[in-house]
Amino acid sequence: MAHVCAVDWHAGGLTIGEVAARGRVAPSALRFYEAQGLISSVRTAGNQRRYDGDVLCRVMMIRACQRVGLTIAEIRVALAELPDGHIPGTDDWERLAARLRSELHDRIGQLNALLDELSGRPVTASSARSRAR
Amino acid sequence: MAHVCAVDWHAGGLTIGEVAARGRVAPSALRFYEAQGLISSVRTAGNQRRYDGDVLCRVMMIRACQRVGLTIAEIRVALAELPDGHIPGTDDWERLAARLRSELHDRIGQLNALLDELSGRPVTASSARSRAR
DNA sequence: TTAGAACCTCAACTAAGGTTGAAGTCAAGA
DNA sequence: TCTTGACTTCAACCTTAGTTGAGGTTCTAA
Repeated sequence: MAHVCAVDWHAGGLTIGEVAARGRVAPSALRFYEAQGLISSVRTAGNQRRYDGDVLCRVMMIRACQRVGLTIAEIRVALAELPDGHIPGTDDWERLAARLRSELHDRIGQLNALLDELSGRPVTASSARSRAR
Repeated sequence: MAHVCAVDWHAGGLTIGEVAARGRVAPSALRFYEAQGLISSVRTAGNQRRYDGDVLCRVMMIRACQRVGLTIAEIRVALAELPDGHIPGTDDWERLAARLRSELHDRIGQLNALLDELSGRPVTASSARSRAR
């Protein structure tokens, strides 16, 4: 099975319209994410944005993270872990994934603990742990 | 271990200030939640709000749900499952908890699947299932 | 080389989820 | 009874996460 982003890694110089279409986001959202420091682009001689293929991975991360309650500010911190100089590889994404899973683990754990208390379940440290992952 | 809300069930007629203090939310947020149909109150002869103790359970649910990405509209739908006529019991909260865990399971599963693909992990149906719960 | 689609910036607008402040009312202790 | 703090409504404002539109530029295919 192919890496979800590998299909686009060879595609340097994507236009904002191409990224928008492939990432199913509006071009205005991409400009907004760039203004917020979540993604970056290079400019052509004519001042138009061109993206590396890995921006699609970032965009998918952003959307998925938002679905589980992370704010733009929190996502910026998470994405800041990715390397600056080069296009992130699987090891870079793996580190980021580990951190996100850990953060999410805590939040889900809190909701689960509350759900347990509200529904009168006995709560043990191990039951909370297993349900939270 | 005591039920998290049991300590307040005997306390009928809580003022908005008392609920705000115990639930660690602003009184303005409680008025907002009421306007949004998430909580309800009765009024005194002098038009002041009085709350049943179970409103604290609702408020805690609301905050926890928001932390994991549910909107007010989604939380309203979830809380609408609770009974109208009487103060919800552990069975009512258990039903609600089950629905929420299921919804959350799906969202976390989506993020986990994306994280797996980005970090190049092999994805199997069973690995996705176990990580998502 | 020119039409038109796609791009640019900037400002104004939107919706969600509240907060703040003004002006007035209620409730509880001295 | 009176005062003082907690309460009421309503309108205006705030932040977050974008969208929309105006006015202008760039790219591409004929």
